[in-house]
Amino acid sequence: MTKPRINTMGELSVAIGVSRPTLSRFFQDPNRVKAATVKRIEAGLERVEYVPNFFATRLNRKSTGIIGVIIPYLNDLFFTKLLEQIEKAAMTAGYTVISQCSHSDPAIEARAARTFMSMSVDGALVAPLGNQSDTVVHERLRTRLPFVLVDSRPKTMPNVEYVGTDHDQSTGLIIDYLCRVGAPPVFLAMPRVNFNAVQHENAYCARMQSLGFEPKVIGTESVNDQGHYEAHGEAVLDGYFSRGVFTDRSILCANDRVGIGALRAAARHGLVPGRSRRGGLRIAGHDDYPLCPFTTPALTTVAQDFEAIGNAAVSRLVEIINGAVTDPTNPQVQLFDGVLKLRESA
Amino acid sequence: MTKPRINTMGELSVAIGVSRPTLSRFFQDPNRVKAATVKRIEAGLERVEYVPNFFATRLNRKSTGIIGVIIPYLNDLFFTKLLEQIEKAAMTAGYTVISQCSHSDPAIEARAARTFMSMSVDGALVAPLGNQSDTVVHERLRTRLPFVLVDSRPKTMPNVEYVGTDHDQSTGLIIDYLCRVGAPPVFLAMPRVNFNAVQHENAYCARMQSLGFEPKVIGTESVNDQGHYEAHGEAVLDGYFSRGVFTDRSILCANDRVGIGALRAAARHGLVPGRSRRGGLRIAGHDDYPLCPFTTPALTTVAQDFEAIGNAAVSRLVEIINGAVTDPTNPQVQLFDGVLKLRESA
DNA sequence: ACGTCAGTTTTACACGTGTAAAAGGGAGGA
DNA sequence: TCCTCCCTTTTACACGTGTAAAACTGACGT
Repeated sequence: MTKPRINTMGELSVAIGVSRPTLSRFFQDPNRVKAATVKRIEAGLERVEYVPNFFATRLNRKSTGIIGVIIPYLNDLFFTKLLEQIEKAAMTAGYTVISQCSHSDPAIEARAARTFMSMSVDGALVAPLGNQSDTVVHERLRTRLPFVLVDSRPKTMPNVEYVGTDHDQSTGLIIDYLCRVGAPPVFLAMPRVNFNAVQHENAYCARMQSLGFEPKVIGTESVNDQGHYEAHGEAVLDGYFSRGVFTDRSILCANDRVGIGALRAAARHGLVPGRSRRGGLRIAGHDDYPLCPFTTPALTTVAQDFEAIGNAAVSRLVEIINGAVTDPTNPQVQLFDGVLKLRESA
Repeated sequence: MTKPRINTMGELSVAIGVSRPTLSRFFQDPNRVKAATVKRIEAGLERVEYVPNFFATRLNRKSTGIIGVIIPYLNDLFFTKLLEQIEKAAMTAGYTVISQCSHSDPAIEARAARTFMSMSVDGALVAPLGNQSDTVVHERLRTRLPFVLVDSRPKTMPNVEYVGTDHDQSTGLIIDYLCRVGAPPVFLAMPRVNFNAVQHENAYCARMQSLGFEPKVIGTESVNDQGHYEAHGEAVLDGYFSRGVFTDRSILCANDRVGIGALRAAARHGLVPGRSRRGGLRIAGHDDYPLCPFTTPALTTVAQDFEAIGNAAVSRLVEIINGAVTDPTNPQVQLFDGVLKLRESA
């Protein structure tokens, strides 16, 4: 019933009467072997069970065919969607993806980087942890192998290839909309755990000033557990609403998860944000978190183009792997536009 | 500035004057080397940059120290939380986790399984895709290496070790509550993509009958894109609510993501589910999806014990890796109780 | 001075495959 | 029949480390 198990290519070669190097070539690319031989090998593989040893194949190749990916959190659909897209793009490009999660811990992030170096991955795609990331680790990664940063870029490493969203554009888009339809927005920030947080904040302030409005940022003071954005948004706004503050303002949230918390705070205080209510409370987010269409009211936001970012990151990395020259003093930066998603909350 | 890079243990051994086998032992466990020598090695490592080659170390070890984990979806916080817990537990136990996602595709799931076999992982933890999973692949995995199923267990493989939630208990818990406080619930199912879906449904029917009520299951008919549970829940209930049906009933959703869609459908029809409204609409879910506290109204649900499940799965797998005997005719099954989370929606 | 012993080095081989160069084999054309 | 050419096989070596057994080293106690 169960096929006989064969462990090495050598045994396999005697079992089906083809030389071992021919098998080696077959498993790397069947086109490098005569069609008739391919048939014979495939027929042989029907009769026995054999999988080439992953480590042995990688040990002595010039290219491992592996792309390493590091994401900061696993409990955030933003990053899992990004990872999903990256995995699909990499698979299409013929690469195997090994993904690691930093779990909010710089030590784990550093360990993952070391693992990638020790695996001689062909390249690495990293969504950094944020302020606490060990810059030295990233720097070592950059100098040793093809390396592209995704989603957020530390100011401390301006010499790295980068793919992400144009936050000036995307934040500007939603601010313009909010200002056009009603009062200029307050910015509900998130704890400054990563560079996007600061970048968002800065983009908001710049745009407000260029429009001639006074920027107003709230929510930076709260020291929250990492990653609990919803709780943060709710707690901050609950505080203001309790004092009757901002109950009739536009509130732009740093991201949708903060926005979901904001919606919750509004509901708790009997407030219903929405663009239909003139002069009333309006709440908007950023990212187009997958759950936005299902909140009550549905959250108006700016969509990041996960798909484009994932694809661009992979294809740029593959370019570099294939020998594209990168200039550390002038790295390629690809920024994608956000798209306004008008729903109910603003 | 940058330390000289050393690629092999051999070079390292001449660089710091310690024999290569001693270095080998050092990198596996410093305790196997004299303290004075450890100091000398560590001092040497300060001066040069060296990481042992991942593949070479794994190639010839009796144990690779790797646990392979397969989860079905990445865009579902349920599975990412589970994976997070598994990774932490495995790390504590001294194992490296390689995780792969099936992306709703049995072919990818099978490929991941093959990868694990070719990596000679010490053991595998699998949350199966569901009905479409290739049972043959799982069976081959089971016979070749320590193997524990998590979250959902195909009826077609009753001979596998399993860790999950006791759905009879958890579903019973919420049904009892709903019946105690109001009318017996209708069950809003999800498309039957995995075994838990069916299991939930069966648990619901059994409990209802034992309580003397007529079970009523809706939502199985809809053929939805996989993984879009919220949209499914919303679409199904929107259909009923449009016809004025079930607007005053208790609705038990197969999981919280379906429940979030259900809440959305209610809001769209101006309905506010909640336990405070006597005889009115009530909506409950299952799992304790992280966003439940932040929906409007907050979703009442039954919490699965992610942490316990993740820990138990890892520690059981490690037991088997360390030689615990498993009896295929009587595999160990660990079921954890759900905990009622009373919030606002029911 | 001798034996003992623990820690270390040496030696030798193994892991399973990649790869390059040389040698072999069969089909086709002259 | 012979030559040519394309595949394939053979041969030989390489990848970087694990591991077991034997030989070695130095400190210690008698």
